[in-house]
Formats: sequence, structure tokens, C-alpha cells
Amino acid sequence: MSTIQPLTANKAFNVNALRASCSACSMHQLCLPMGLGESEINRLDEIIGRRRKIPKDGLLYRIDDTFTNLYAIRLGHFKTFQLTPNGEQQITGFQMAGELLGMDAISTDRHHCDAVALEDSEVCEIPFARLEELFGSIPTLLHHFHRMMSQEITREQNVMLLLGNMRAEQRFAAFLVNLSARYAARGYSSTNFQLRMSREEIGNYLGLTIESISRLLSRFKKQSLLRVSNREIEILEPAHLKAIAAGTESCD
Amino acid sequence: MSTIQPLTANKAFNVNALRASCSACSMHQLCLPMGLGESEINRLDEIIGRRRKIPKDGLLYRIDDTFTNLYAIRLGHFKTFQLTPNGEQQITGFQMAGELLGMDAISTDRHHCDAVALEDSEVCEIPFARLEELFGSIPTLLHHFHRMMSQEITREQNVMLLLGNMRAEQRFAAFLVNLSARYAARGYSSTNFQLRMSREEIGNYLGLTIESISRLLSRFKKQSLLRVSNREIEILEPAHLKAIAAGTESCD
DNA sequence: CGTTCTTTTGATGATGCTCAACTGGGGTGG
DNA sequence: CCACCCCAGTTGAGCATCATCAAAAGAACG
Repeated sequence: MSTIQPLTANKAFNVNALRASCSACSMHQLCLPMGLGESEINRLDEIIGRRRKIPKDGLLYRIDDTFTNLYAIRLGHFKTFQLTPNGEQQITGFQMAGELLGMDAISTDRHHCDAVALEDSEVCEIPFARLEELFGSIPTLLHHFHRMMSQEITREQNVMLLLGNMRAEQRFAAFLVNLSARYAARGYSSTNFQLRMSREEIGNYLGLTIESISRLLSRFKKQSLLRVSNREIEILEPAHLKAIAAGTESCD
Repeated sequence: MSTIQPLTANKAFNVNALRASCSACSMHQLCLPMGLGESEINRLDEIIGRRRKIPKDGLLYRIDDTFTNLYAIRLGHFKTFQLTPNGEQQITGFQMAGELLGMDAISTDRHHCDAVALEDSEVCEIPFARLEELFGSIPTLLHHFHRMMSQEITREQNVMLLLGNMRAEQRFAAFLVNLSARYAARGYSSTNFQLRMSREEIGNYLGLTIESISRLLSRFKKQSLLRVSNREIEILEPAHLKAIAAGTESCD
């Protein structure tokens, strides 16, 4: 059998597969459909456009693109970044499956950052105008959407705290603890995971240089807090790492 | 006539005055009612609880208070701050008339920061549950609310950029430029205004120490960018200040 | 297997913090 | 009214943290 044959035979099926189905999505407990009944989920499904694949390093949207869709990450990881007035990038967040992209664009109908896939990824396109129409008849959905926006505000406040108040070691520990918690919430190991972003991207996000990140990794490794191999992380002492993140303890 | 007499005579009027009236509020073009028709504004007015006065240094809400109301600032200035894990405060924002407080609390039904008045201030209490009910029948209101939340996300991203990427001088210039623009949007002078917050609070917000702020003020003063007297600021060279904020130019 | 990009490690230096002393404005009480 | 105090802010000196620069080592890719 050639490889073409099955593709053709299953065309109808594949077109179907391109439509997102929230109920079948493993992320629906974290994402917009959370708390909805079956019929409500179906109504949400109806407005969700297509599922879109974004290859590694692919651009989901770009600063100043007109805003029409929110994007729910189905699979993969993204980074969002702004450009500073003088042209360098500042990463404002790393997003993973179940999280929503594009909420910062609502205010001006233009995107305020670029969103780039850190690995091959998939998103669901959610036409925002139609979503707002749905809100009128599904209060639960509206309320949960507000929670998600509010959560984004909270997340950013935590980053402000991190950037404004913490020393390098504490920032990086907090970063790892945060990743760990988010993977745990998704049913993955909280101690073993792969960094999807480069050292440089981590440094950029944390307001540090790539060299500082590298040195911190070496230090944590030497203290047997972590085992590190390239982008593979194993947290050996979660409690101690949390203590460093909290500023209770330091790693000298 | 005694001073008591009119107060008693006007009791009904005064009770009325305690109810907020959006249409009569000078901030309604910046605040929630933006873009609403008259009858819609009236419906919004109906759900808005009372107008509340908060004296200087008074607490509007505190971390972990249960969330029931958003607050629209009618008059005055506030700061919001979180506590770092080890107990010191990090200011996450300075808010002025027309801005909305409390949106970060929606996600968990508890406030994530303290809000304290920087001077004698007045807020309108907006019961969030009732506001969400209104959204069902006033799509314009809903959409504008989303814009306001989105704007808050954008604002915080700008702070992240500031804290993650900028040197001290640039941060402080950006801070002043930002205040200047916000006063201008409210019809006040963009070049002459009073800082409502202490040097220490500015430093805390910008991730710098009070000494650094003081030195920067002196430097800007010496370069005739500013005239400064205590908390009174006069921006003498707005363009140059913006250039410094943008990182285009420095003030050596 | 060489080329290229990412990461690590080392040496040096600047930015902004810490500590300390001093100034000045505003309020209080003698 | 003046002396005093207290707090916020200013200024200076030394130092720590982290950035910068440089070079080498290690992964990834064709």
C-alpha cells in the first residue's frame, strides 16, 4: 500500500478531525469548557473554527496583527514576546497545553506580542466575536472565561514580583517550581520534564543572561538539587528548591 | 443658618448622593460605562452599590479577603501590592481615577493583593455577580469590560518588559512618561503633576532602591529634564524623557 | 565529519545595592 | 515663637551581584 492511498480514502475523516472537539480534548478540564454540561460543550464546539498545526518556530500571530481569534493550546508549547522600544525581545510568558493565547489583544483589537511555537504544536482557533455572543447564553462559560483572564493577570503579577524582588538564584528556582506545578496539573511528572525553551529564552524571561542561567544550573547540579542533561530536568529535592524559590533558604 | 439644618433638610438628597451615578461621573468615558447609551448607564447605576470613601493609607481590601466587588476609582489614587514569600511587599501597580481595582481576584474568589489609598479617595463598589448578570443583556458593557481586563494584562506586560529589560534610568523615565500620559488622558497637565507615592514606593515598584530613585531624580534635575520640589514634578523636556524611556538616548 | 549553533566556564568590570551620615520640611510641645 | 524631633529624602563610599567579553567544549545537522 502506498502512503497516498489511505490519506485519500480517509479524506472525510481527516476533515472531521480538523474540527476541534472539546469533549474529546484531554485539556478540557483546564481550558474554556471547564464546568460546562454536554450540550453547552457542543455549542462551544460549533463556534470553534479549525484546529491549526504550528510547526516548531512557527508564528501563531505577530505584533499588530488584527485580533480575531483567541487560541487554546491543544498540544505543545509557545512563547510570547514583546519588542522593547529599542528592538530587542522580552519574553512575557511560556504557555502550555490547556492555556489560552491572545487575551492581551482584546483591548485594542491588535496583538501586543508575537506568539511562537517552541515545538510542533496544535491550537484551536476561537473566534472571539462569536465567543462573546455565546457568553450571553452560557453564563458558566462567561464566568470561567473571566477566571482565565484573571488568572493571567495573577500570573503576570507573580512575574512582576519575581523580576522586581528576587535575586537570580531565587528567580530561577521559582521558574522551575512553576513549571513543575504546571506539569503536575496536567498529569505529568512534577520532577522529570524537558525544558522546551533554550537557556537564552529562560534568561530573557527571567531578566538574566544566558551565562547566569548556565551557572545556576551548574550550581544546582553541584548541590544535587537537580540532575540535568541538556534540556532534560530531574528535580531531586523539590522541597529544597521550593524553599529557595520562597527565599527561605539559599543554595551556597 | 446652622450647619446642621441643611444637612438634615437634605437628608434624602444626601442619601441619593451616596449612590454613585455613572452619568454624572467625570470618569465615565474611561471607566465601565464607556460607550453605553443612557438607559444602559442607568441599569449599570442600579447595581452599583455605594460610593465608599477611603482615607489616605486606608485599606480597600486585603490579600485573601473574599472577592465580591470590583472597585472603580472615582477620585484619588491607590497602590496594590503583594507580599513576597518571605514577607516583604512588592507593589504591582498604582491606580488612578477611572481605573478598576480587583480584577485579579476573579480567578480564585479571593483577593491576591492589598489595595491601599495613597490619598483620600473614593471608589464605587461594583458587585461582580450582578455585573456578570448585566453582561447577558448589555453586550457593549461586556465587551468593554473585556477590554479593561485585557488592558490590565497589557499594562502588566509592559511592566515585565520594564523590569526584565531596562536599566534604572530607563525604568524611571518610563515610569514618569507613563504617569504623564495617564494624567493627560484625564485632562490634567502632562508636564506638571504631583507624585502621590513616596520615593520608596516608586523604587519598590520599579525594582530599585529608594537611593537609586533619589539619585536619578537628582541626575534628571541636573540635566534640566525635570524640575522637582518634593513630590511636585515638572517635566521640562518631555521628548528627551521619552527618548530615554525608549532607550534611544541616555542621560549622562 | 565538518559546520554551526548552543551551552559551559573563566576573567573582568559596571550597575545598582548596602550601609552610613547628613539635610530639610512639617508637626509638636514647651 | 522657637527648639526639638521625626520622617522622608539626599548624598557619599565601598561592595556584591550579575553583565560583558572571550574562549572552549559539546550537541545537532546536513
